Amino acid sequence: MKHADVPEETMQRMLAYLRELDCMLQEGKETFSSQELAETLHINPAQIRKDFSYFGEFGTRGVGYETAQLVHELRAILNLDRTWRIALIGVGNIGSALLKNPELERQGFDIVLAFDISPRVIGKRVGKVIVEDVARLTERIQEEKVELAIISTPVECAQDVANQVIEAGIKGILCFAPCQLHVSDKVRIVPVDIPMALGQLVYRLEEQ
Amino acid sequence: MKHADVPEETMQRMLAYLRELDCMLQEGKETFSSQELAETLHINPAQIRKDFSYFGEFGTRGVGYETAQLVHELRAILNLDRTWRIALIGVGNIGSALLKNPELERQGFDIVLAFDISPRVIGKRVGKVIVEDVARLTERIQEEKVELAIISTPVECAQDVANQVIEAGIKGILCFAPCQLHVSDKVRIVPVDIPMALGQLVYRLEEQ
DNA sequence: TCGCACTTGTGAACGTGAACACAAGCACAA
DNA sequence: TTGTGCTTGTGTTCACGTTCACAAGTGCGA
Repeated sequence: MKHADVPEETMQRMLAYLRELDCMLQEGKETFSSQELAETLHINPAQIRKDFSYFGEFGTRGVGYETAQLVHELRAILNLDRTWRIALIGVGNIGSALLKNPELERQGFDIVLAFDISPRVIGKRVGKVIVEDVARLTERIQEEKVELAIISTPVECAQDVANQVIEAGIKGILCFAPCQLHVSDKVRIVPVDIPMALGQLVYRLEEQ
Repeated sequence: MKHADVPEETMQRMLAYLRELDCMLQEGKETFSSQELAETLHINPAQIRKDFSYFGEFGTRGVGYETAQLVHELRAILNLDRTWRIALIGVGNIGSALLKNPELERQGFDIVLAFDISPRVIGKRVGKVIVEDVARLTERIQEEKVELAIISTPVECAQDVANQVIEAGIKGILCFAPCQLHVSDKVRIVPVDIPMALGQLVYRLEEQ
């Protein structure tokens, strides 16, 4: 089955499955049924089986699935069986937090470059990288064969930076700036908008 | 129209509309059509009109919508026409970043309490608050009439902290720990999972 | 070897959200 | 006053994801 025919919703759930199975594996749970996974994630077991079935037959009837095997399969399906090289632009509060977070590298997301516009941080070491001048962005991204970008600049610079990293050949952007980026549809953008997430939290609150 | 009958997808888009209209307003754009908004957000104009129509008739046929009025209406619909008091637990990298982010308060999200377990940060001032001992969590949340919690602890403590804040009467949690929280369905949880967001970024990447 | 309890994989039925298409309504000019 | 061009609001149609329900297959104990 081509990825293109798989619903976006399924792909999203695949990530959730992987996270949960990783967790099960650490707890030493070697096998699971769609029923069990469904209960912890609060979804329908048939949904899980259908999702898996887009990619193959991973289970054994009457028995269930082998946790370690599924983790391996899911990693491959989701392109998470490799390391991704990332450039981060905007070493402010959130930017620094990400640079100092060892969890990301453990999951295969390696931030190898960091850029800022302010002389106050350029040249400083944050986490394991030295912050560079954003003026050298294109050049350095190409030298270091970086594929993804994280934009953690203020809103005002986000579109500018996006244009630059796309120009440099980046194919995916994780954007923390709470604004709409306008880009070619060849480039994938995933927003992480914290004010909007808080908005989601409250819009049904005072109702029950 | 009761909120309960409105699709979740619509509510999500309402947040996106508000963000974009806020932006338009700052640029001095006093009026807009569903067509225009649809183009910047890459969605169908009929979708926008249908979404609005769940809550009333806000436009003028032949003319369009008044930006300032719509911003006001959307704020009311989304419960964003007030200030929300928030407690943050886990003053690590991400926690500090949030405490130092003035944008949140500007949007009506006021982090009035911060907690940590480590004596190294308890008593320190981060942003505008003094970090307190997580042992006093329940008591302080009730004293300060806090309604929302942000969990930015390591995964290992997240479930524990969730139980505590719910016990203290919190009705919504924004969770940065990349793990599944198990809670009563009276409590709303919105996850902000950065590894998962990066996962979303890459799962369709090397295909075209 | 047989029977039973269990679980997967999947075609078919279902439900719901998205898009279409058009009547209703407004502004402006002739 | 009438006509033209534009935009909203919405009933209807359409598309797609979810759930059901069951055949196929496994393991185990009698």
